[in-house]
Amino acid sequence: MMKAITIKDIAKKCGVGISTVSRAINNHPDISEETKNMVMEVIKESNFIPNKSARNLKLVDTKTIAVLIKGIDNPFFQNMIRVFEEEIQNKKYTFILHRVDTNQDEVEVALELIKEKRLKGIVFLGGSFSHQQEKLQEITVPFVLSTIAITDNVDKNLYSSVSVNDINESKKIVDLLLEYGHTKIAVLAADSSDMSISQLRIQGYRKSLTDKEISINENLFRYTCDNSNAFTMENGYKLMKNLLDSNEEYTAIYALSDSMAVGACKAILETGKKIPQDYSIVGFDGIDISYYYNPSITTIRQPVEQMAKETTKILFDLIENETTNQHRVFEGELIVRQSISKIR
Amino acid sequence: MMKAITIKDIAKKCGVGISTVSRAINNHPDISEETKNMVMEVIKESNFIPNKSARNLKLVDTKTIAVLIKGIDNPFFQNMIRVFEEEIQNKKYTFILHRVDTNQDEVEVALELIKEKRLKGIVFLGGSFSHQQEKLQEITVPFVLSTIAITDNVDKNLYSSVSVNDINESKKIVDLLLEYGHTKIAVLAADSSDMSISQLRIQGYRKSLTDKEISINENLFRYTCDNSNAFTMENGYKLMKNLLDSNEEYTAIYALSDSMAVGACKAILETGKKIPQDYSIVGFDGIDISYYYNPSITTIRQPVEQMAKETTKILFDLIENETTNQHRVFEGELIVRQSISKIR
DNA sequence: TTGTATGCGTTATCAG
DNA sequence: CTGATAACGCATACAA
Repeated sequence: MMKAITIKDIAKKCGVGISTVSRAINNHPDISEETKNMVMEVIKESNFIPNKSARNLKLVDTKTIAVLIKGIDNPFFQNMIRVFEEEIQNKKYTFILHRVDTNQDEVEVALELIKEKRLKGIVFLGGSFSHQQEKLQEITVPFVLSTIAITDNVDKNLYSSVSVNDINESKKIVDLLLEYGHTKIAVLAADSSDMSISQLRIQGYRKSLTDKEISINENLFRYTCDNSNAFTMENGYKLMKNLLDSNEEYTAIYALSDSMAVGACKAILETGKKIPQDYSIVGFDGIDISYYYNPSITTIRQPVEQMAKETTKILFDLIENETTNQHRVFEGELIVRQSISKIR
Repeated sequence: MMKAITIKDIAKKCGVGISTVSRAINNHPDISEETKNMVMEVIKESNFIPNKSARNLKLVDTKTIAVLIKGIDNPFFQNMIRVFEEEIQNKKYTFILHRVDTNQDEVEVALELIKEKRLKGIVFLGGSFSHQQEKLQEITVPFVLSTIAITDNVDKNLYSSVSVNDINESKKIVDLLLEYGHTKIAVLAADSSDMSISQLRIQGYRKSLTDKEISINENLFRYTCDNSNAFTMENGYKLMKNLLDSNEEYTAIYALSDSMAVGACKAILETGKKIPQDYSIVGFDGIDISYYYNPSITTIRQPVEQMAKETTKILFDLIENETTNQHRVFEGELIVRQSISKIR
């Protein structure tokens, strides 16, 4: 492979100094239009592309922000990503979307990225967040946890966050099922031991029933074994199959995500049963498919666009105005749709 | 912000040379277990993280491969991404997923990334691909176009590709509708002028009807204005609404993607009409939701997992064995499901 | 306005 | 086995 072309080569070709080329590229003020155009012309001809590693190494002040996303295939994040990109580009910052693997430590990844890209700020998106406070303190730039369940007892002054109150919202939708007369409500959940959003939503479920003094049947819980794809349609389908094969009695199903709800619907419909006549079913998140599915699915909609906007707002406040860390909790919206009916 | 810790600081702390530290990090053979452990210990204590920019700048031989994906929110790519990651990590290469914006030039991005990360190979995923041959030749590392419509007349020896024959597969599914007795088939498409997959699938449609000497009603085509989200549920919904509001006659709808088909179903169901009794509908791609939707949607399934595997296989052949460029065309699988019925 | 020289944090080459 | 030292490609303070 032929050696790559550098800024030096361009300088030689132009018969100018190396710094003049650099100035042309970064349209620095201290350069005449004339030489600048000349240099740029040569650059174009030569198909020269500056090496970003070299640049990042040298630079102190790069205006770039990274969004670290755990579970990039989760449709819940799709609309958020779009907003992040818009907002960050509006602020003339460079936007980096970085996928982090399920079994990867997001803080570790963040630390690397900060050094490599000289990040100005970070958004952590998705996943549960159980890290040593000590580790968190190593992050030297502002960061916001967006739609993340923080289960550890870390000092709230060390990070910012944007989320819904999963317990309360969960309670809302279970309350609705109770209003509709359902008392035997099965739950399709993620890993039982998982310190995650799944746990919080289950807590909401328990609270709802307990408040109404309805006894909880632990046999109505279906937990996921392989936790990596817990919130998928496929998993919802499997868990529902399992439930259908049991002899438990229930009139409603609470899937802890809309995707799971869709899978569950499929499993039910396959048996010839009807929704909501035979079973009522609800989801959580309010992703697009909950509206488009047939029947449309009753759910708690998280205001993802607003949440994404608020996330960036807090982040830029932190970066530009050096404000203190903030924690913003959004209200979910209970959307009643076709997938539920009252018990007669 | 306190100055970041470097390899130099570690060396000082350990009382060893700077290169010894480097050797410890990259577990180079030329270092004693003893000193290595000592150094690593200090590194851990100090929370030192090597700067990747510096490393990439220096390195000549980085075993890393990037997947450049256009339209990361397209569910069609979800399963492919998983396979790419697995296959690339199996080969002990580093996997980079890089999202490229709709209005970004993927080749430009690739060129930058090659320099920055010293890439060994590239996978281009999604989008249409209309680039100057000259530009393509600037890419100095092997690359494979995966599920991309190549519309330009570039020399096939310059790139590798993995895809289905969109024209033929499209014809297959339209043929099926014809077999079922449908002749008035509406089409929900992307941009009319777009040199993309949408065009190819439309060609298949035309061919199918023309072969059977059925006249084509141009009024049954619905094209997308905003091309950025052409293949989404939302767009399918809009286009179908528009179609329903027209006075055209049709008994079947061909949505050029499964997501669009879902949106179209919703629009139809909202009017109180039934699928497939009132309208038959088919999609394309074979993504998960086509199975889970109610009714399940007849579609052409692209063997995405195999295609992703073949993509990496070709890429590694190119990298490791320096084989010549290959072009692999997969067969789609026609899956007949609930969304269609025969005209009586 | 322009060019020269230095250093960003690493790895690799070469002596020791 | 270990330690200086020279690159890697670029941006910038400083000199011209």
